[in-house]
Amino acid sequence: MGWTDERVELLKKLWAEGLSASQIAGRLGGVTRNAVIGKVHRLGLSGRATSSRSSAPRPRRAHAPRQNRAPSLTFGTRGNVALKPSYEAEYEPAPAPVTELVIPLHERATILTLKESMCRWPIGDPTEEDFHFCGRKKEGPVPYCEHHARMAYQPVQARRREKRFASG
DNA sequence: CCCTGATTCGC
DNA sequence: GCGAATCAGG
Repeated sequence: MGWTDERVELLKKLWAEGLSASQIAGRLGGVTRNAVIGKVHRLGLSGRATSSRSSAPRPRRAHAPRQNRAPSLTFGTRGNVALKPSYEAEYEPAPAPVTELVIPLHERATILTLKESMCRWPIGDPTEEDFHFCGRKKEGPVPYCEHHARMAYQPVQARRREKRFASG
């Protein structure tokens, strides 16, 4: 996948908006953050971040691979499966809260930018363009941030109250 | 450890 | 020109 005019324009735009190289790589797809950074430099767009990097003049190292790498990735884009909260026996589903949070544009996580450490609570309609994941930091085995974990794993007791009835 | 951009250099 | 590997820093 090469750098078409469209791709370069999108790169320029996103870079100007302040997105990180990895974020841009995720949006473009088919490229790594290294590729984005390399392109940015070739385009002469660099010089956005800290400039305190000239402290140590690189001793001219950093080599390139032989020809051995080439991961040769094969993407099988099949369905658009949004992760919905799953529940264990001790829990019952929360009333499917659509979303009460607005994630800043530059923090939104797509399927491409989602990391293992990021909250994968789906936000929006998967068929829509602006569909994204929460993306905030999560902890432990729970796939959500603290906030969304509370929504996903609502204690049974808390929900049972409404089902109670007088029968004896 | 997570991330960021910067740089070199085989291809 | 491209970008993985590597480096240097937060």
